[in-house]
Amino acid sequence: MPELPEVETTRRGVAPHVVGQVVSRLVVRDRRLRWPVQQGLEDIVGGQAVLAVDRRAKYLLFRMERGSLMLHLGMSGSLRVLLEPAPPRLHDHLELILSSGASLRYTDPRRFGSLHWLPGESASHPLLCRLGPEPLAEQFQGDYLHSLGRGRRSSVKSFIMDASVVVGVGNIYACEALHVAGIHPARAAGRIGRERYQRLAVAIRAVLEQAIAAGGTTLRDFVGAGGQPGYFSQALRVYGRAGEPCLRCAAPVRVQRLAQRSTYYCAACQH
DNA sequence: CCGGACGCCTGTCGGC
DNA sequence: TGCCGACAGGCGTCCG
Repeated sequence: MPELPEVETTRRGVAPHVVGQVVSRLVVRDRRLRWPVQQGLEDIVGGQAVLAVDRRAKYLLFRMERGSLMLHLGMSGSLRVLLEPAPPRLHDHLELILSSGASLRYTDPRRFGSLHWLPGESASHPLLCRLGPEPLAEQFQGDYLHSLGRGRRSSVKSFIMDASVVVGVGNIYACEALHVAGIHPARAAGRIGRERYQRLAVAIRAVLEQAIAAGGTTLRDFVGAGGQPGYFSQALRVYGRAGEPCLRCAAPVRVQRLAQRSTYYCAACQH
């Protein structure tokens, strides 16, 4: 489910409730996530204070005194703040109980999410060390995409969804950014000029920032830390709009499978 | 090295 | 109404 804006929305919603708190208890109700949750993690985490909540790519990083908890929301995960205890429901797999009495509850029907413990300063976890730049960082520019894309024959859509190229861009925002930039999603990454990559980089950043401002996109089950849906669904230009008129030129939005993912675009104004 | 296909899971929806 | 296949916001792994 969540792409970068949904993870960032979650981070912002959760941080005020956890930073400065001590974890009185971690409850693991189901260890069977994407990777089994490490045995004994409860003992490691219990008693430690949370110093900060960061985000790297689509991972949430709870910085603690002796290391970091790294949480991924997978395809269907969400993390909510509970201000007082409430009985767990189906698919409520994790709970971080805080000294304030509040808790963070992780719900994930498909269990594609994950929870890891990174001891100490270990910033070089195998899942983190090959990641590309953050799309909202200064150094993410069209020139970077242009030089990295040189010679690549894969579609530009797969290219920008590749986390070793740039992180955080999933299926929705790849479609949206390509529409804003006027680039056809199936065009080979190596056959796009510097100017158009500049436009694409700007479009990626703009779309992600707008989505963050709207609290993310809710299609089915995404909710922010307070349980609220994301309102960027209202602002989607092409995603999920097959057959409806393109907002720029009124031609019908098309959908095609590209690398196993539904890809929405306007054949009239994306080239 | 690169790119595409697969599989992990559960829930939902559309068609028959 | 019930069943069945397709599909869903991610991503590591495997194979050609």
